[in-house]
Amino acid sequence: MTLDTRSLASDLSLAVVRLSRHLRGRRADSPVSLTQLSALASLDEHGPMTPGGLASKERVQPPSMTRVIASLAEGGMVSRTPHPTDGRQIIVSLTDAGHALLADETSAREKWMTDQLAGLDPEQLAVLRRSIDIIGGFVTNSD
Amino acid sequence: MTLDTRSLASDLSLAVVRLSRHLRGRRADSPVSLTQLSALASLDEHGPMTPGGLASKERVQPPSMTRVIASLAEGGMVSRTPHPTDGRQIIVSLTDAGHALLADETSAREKWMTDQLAGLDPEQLAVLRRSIDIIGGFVTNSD
DNA sequence: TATTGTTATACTCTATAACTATA
DNA sequence: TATAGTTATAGAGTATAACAATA
Repeated sequence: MTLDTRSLASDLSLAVVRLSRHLRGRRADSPVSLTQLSALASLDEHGPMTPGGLASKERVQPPSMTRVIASLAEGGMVSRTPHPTDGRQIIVSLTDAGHALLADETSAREKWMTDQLAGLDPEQLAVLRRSIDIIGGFVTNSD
Repeated sequence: MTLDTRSLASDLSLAVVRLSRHLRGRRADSPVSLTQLSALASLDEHGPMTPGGLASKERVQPPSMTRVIASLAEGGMVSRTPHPTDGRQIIVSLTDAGHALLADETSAREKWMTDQLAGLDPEQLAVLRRSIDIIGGFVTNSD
């Protein structure tokens, strides 16, 4: 581990916490929070799954995910159905409304973010794209 | 604005919120939270400043920064001194303990993060380094 | 007994609104 | 009046501990 890598770890942490603060704060007019949107995106990407599975994908504890699912279900974005063979488990699925919302958010809602990105050149965009893939690797490494 | 850029904005948002969740959760054994650490890092980078200035740098509202500063002052990490000419303002500075803590955190605390980075090749590290600079540009653009 | 999900509870982070002191 | 900071209060997000139902 070089000095450069340690500095990178620290700088990346700070950049991420500051950017996430922005992103959360700028969603006051959205029907779903960033936490909810992230859960919807996981369901869209991986398909229906149990609350425990979703908690694992999103890297939160099960009680936290229970809350997120409850709020999404109340808004009609997800449905909860019994597991076919295991009575302890339930299956969480995106509803049509959930799919529609996700499409809306993905295509039109990230205004501040897209405004920022609009100021970048193609090479900078490529760097960000690659960094997302790398960061995504962190989160799934410990699966 | 191309489709690719919109997708990038969405993906970057989700990657950031998930990574920040990890980073916050993994600091339970640290003497300072990520929010506190970020404020200390700003003071270290930019030098002593007023609570309002720090709130602006960290992109939070003044009352939020009041709280962060109060907790850091209680822990002896920062000091508050009167502004020399304007009685309404105060100057927040890093103490020796604050500097020492920041050095500690930077050099040794980001274990999970550095572990993740250790698995990357130099080219991937360079991509992350550049992405931090780009993201840092977002946050200061609106100064 | 072990596992899955939920409920109860508490803490951190952040915000808006109202207040105080100074310019 | 306007500005800087704080206090009061509230809401979102997350966690741990305890519980209920099922395997």
